[in-house]
Amino acid sequence: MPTIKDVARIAGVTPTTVSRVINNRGYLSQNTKQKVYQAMDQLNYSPNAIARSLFSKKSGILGIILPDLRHPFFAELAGYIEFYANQSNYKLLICNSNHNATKEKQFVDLLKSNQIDGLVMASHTLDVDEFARLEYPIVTFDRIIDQFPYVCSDNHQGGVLAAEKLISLGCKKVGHICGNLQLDLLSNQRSWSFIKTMKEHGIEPIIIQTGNDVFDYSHYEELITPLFRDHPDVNGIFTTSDILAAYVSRVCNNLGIHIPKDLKLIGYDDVPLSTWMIPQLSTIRQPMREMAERIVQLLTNVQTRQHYNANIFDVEFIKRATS
Amino acid sequence: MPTIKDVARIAGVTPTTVSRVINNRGYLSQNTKQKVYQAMDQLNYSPNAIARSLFSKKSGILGIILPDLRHPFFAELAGYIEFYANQSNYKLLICNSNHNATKEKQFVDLLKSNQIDGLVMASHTLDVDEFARLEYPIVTFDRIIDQFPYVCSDNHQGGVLAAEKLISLGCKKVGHICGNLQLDLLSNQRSWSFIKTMKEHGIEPIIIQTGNDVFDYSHYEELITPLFRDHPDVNGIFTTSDILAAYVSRVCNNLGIHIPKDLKLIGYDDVPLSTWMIPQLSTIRQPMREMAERIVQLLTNVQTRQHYNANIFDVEFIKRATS
DNA sequence: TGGAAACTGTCAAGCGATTGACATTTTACA
DNA sequence: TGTAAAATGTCAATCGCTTGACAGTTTCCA
Repeated sequence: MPTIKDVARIAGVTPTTVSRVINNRGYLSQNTKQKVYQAMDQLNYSPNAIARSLFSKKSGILGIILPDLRHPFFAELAGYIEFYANQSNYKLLICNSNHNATKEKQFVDLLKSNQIDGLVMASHTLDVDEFARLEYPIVTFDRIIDQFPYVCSDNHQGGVLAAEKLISLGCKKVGHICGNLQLDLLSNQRSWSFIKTMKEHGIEPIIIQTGNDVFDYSHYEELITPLFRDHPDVNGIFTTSDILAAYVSRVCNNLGIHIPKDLKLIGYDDVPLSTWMIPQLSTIRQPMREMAERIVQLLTNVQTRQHYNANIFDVEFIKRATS
Repeated sequence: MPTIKDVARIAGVTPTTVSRVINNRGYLSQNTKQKVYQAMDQLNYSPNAIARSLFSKKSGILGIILPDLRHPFFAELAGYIEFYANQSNYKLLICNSNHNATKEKQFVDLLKSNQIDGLVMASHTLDVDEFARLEYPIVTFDRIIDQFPYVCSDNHQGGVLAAEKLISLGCKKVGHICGNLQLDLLSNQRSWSFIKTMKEHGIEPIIIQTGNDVFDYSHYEELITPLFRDHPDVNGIFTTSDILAAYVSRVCNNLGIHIPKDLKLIGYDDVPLSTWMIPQLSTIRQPMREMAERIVQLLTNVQTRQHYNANIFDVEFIKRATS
């Protein structure tokens, strides 16, 4: 790989001048610029970002630790974050923790070593104090850790919205399918608010938790089927993700339960899947694009970071065919 | 951030010694090691990977340029690549080109600047010669560029398999929905082989192309619906992706066409979506995990790179409910 | 007891770029 | 013609870490 010295030699100037051209500082004649550009072109030179980073102490890289890139929600989130990061000249390093605390810890160290300029923490198995000693900006997603700014959808509103919809649709016996309510995740507020609202209307929801392996879909079907065996009169279900809803839809199909005639179904997220399903899924939409934009702002812009600690985004009920 | 000097000072040794401890070279007494580890711990030190990269000329980063992380196929692929890269101590930098040649070019430059140790090229809008001058290992996905090793599924076999299945199911009038057949992509071989096999059986498939904006799903429905208007007797369809198949399934649902009774449907990829659909999709499975593993090997292992230029993976017909 | 082998540690150059301080030459214009 | 501004260049330090060369101290055994 050619270095700045090679360029300088070819262009007949000093490395300092080449650096000046690259960074456009100081006085430079058209002629000099021309020569330098030409030499860079001739050598197919591009400045070594590593060396620049060493000096500038900025890597221009943001990191994200998430549970699983293959989950549509996180793929979508990561996709948008990459988009906005890119707009601000940042690159995105993606780390799949697979919900594994050890890997998560390793990634935190790895990203620290790599001098990333900011971290999005969207996987939450680590103890809180692991983060206390990190030096770079951190934004957490769907969880509050220490004083770090966090981003989430208005989970409370989402739970209430889902409950009210099901009630207004006349559901008397409702089920709720969610992840692990023991975890200290903001997204669990969806469930709490849903349950609370239901209770206020005199309905005691039947709750099914997927447990810790939220991302292992293989057991979803066996988990959901008994709900309908034990409670054949269930006529409304709210799930905390669209994928869970897809499985409900499938189980109902197996059992001959017609949606929306026999059962109203509401998901959460509004990932593309919700429109690919048949019938198309009614869901609570998280404004992913806006959330991703804010996440990048929080990491790259000190003012934003200082002004917004709690970044709670309104959700919206999207009516499709399952309700 | 503490540096190696700080650690040396606290431990009462020289930076060289600390470096030796970190890299475990030369003779070191237990006592010295102990002191150094303790100092590192006390300072919460982790070596600056940027500085190490500058010296070693290795960044430990692989890059991938893909059209859209939000597409399940690429999310899955990237997820697996990240997994295997990680196993070999590499990180993964993800770049979404959004099918935009300018962005693609920018990413190529950007990744070059960042001294990545290898590139997976899975987005193909650039002219071939743009790649000629890149210094790091490159693997292309689903396209042949110059002499670079490439990875793909056996698209020919996939097309034949799909055709034979439909024929054996008794389909007489078949449709085929694909991307843009003008592009020089290996994945288009699926279509060519499908069409050829069909013709050999005296069937002239009706072909619908999504055009260049393959990733803009919004027009899929209007694209597919006319097929059934113009050819009500179509009773078999092969699509080049599972997502396309999901749209076919939806359109059929709209039009009251029953799958698999009235129409047999076969997709391609076998992404999780295919099991979330109702009815579950029969599809041609690409061995994504194995392909990702090979991709990482090709980039990180010279021997592999020298031995395997064409990396074509067998596909498999997965029978589910749509056939 | 002498000297090689086994340890332990220091020094300084270098990776590729940036930048402040300073010097010299050219250009422009009053 | 004189002088300030513009243009170009030199030099050396710096970012944090690695490593070959070298030096000093122990250990051990013939």
